[in-house]
Amino acid sequence: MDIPKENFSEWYNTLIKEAELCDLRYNLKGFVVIMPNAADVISRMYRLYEDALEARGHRKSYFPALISEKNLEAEKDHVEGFAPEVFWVTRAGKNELEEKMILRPTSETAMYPMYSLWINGKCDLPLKVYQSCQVWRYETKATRPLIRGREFYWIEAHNVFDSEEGVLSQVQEDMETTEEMIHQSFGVPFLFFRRPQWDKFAGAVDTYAADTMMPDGKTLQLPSTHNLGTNFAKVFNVKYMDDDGEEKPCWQTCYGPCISRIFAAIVSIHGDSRGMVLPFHLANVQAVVIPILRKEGSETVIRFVQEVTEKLAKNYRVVADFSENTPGFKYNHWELNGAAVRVEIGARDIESGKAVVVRRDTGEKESVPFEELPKKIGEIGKEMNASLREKADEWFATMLKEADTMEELKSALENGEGFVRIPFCTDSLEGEGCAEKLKEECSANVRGSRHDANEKPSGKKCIVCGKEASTYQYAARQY
RNA sequence: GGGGCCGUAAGGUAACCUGGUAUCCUGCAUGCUUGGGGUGCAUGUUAUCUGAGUUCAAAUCUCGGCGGCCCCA
Repeated sequence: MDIPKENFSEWYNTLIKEAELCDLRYNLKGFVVIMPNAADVISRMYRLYEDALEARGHRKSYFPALISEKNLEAEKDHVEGFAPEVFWVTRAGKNELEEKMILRPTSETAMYPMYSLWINGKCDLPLKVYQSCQVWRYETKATRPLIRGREFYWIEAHNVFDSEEGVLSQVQEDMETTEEMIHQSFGVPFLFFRRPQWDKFAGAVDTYAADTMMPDGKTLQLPSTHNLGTNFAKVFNVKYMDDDGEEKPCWQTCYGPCISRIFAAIVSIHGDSRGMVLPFHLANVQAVVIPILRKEGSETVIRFVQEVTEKLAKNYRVVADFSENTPGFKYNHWELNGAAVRVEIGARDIESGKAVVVRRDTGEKESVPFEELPKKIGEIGKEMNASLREKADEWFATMLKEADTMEELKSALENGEGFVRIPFCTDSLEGEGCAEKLKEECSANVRGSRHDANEKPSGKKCIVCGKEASTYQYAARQY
């Protein structure tokens, strides 16, 4: 596609179109069609993520997409936070509905009334149930395909415990799940933050979130997990009978990895000027076989390529490209589409007993004897995964900066890039004033303090107000 | 939340200012040619977002709707 990645916005839009990830012509603001090239990868990600959750004791469910107005309004902070971006269903056919409904923007208010019926005693706890679904939010900010839409595809896991300890250890587990999936499996680096109080999920006690960084230096929130305390349990009557014979409200968490957005991060972080690059286990095409045909002897090559393809197909997702295009055209096409390994086979190769094998991320070429192809492709896959992650980690490390004064912060953000660690006065309401000033001065948001590392400033002053700093916060421009 | 720009074929565009026959590239189809990094040629194929207004006449001017992009907070 030949668009340099430095111009991220243009690069991203071009990739979306040319690699046929989304069709943007749906003509409803904030809604796109996710095409097979993207949907296949997204399905694979869903499967892996669901496996990771189920391995930790979560079970799958399907809840309705519509929620009654009554339910939505039960939790005061929650409804206040979400009401501005809720899609309403107020009419059916020709009738105005007596009881209005909403399209779920998230499913707390759909699930917890049911939880109230399901949970009676300690024996029902912990309850760990998730669903994979679409949700809808009437975004007023600029929408971008897969990154921010009015509809997105996610998993939401809703967990119930009999104590605050259960909640805190669930947050810990969610952090581990995030590391395993987002970083280890998908090769996407992130920082795991505890959000400041003014920026938490509507109705939560605490919000934690994994923030990655896009190539243009702006941060993008990936999974978030929320300590809901007993806030929702109290209004939805989710309670259990304790040892002392008294009914007590349950403790809850919810965890929400947005798979469609994580896909956008994977594509953005690993991709290059030729197009999409995906971790081997996510790639739609793990190996593409390109026959090199000449006028004479093409039948032999075709037959040979078919045989090789069949053998490889036992272990990998493989296609052989017999289209009429020239080899060069095919190379470009499959690089754009993120095929992990390319195998070129012509008469010359058949004679020498070796195929030319090319690795997508580095472009490295080598000759591999035909009988070793299956093993070799597996090895390349492993190396590719490790190297994609390492490369992303190295780049991510260069995006972490530090500032003790507003001037330093401004110069650190001069190109609008990166996370800047800053000493800050407090998470409280007083802190919000400082965060607002900070935003005014350098258009960066305060994203929170590290939850995956213990960082305390000593003897430092708040970067905004100059009072004693009690915490390190991270400032960044955000999507 | 504030400001700016834009909407012509499947994609990208010219014509718009100064109203009158809609341009070219890519794609797609067919045939030949070519084939180890986006082959070449020929023929064919499809368009003025939407609604109203002005006008003999609107892609072009005016207003609304819908949709998209960019910048600032």
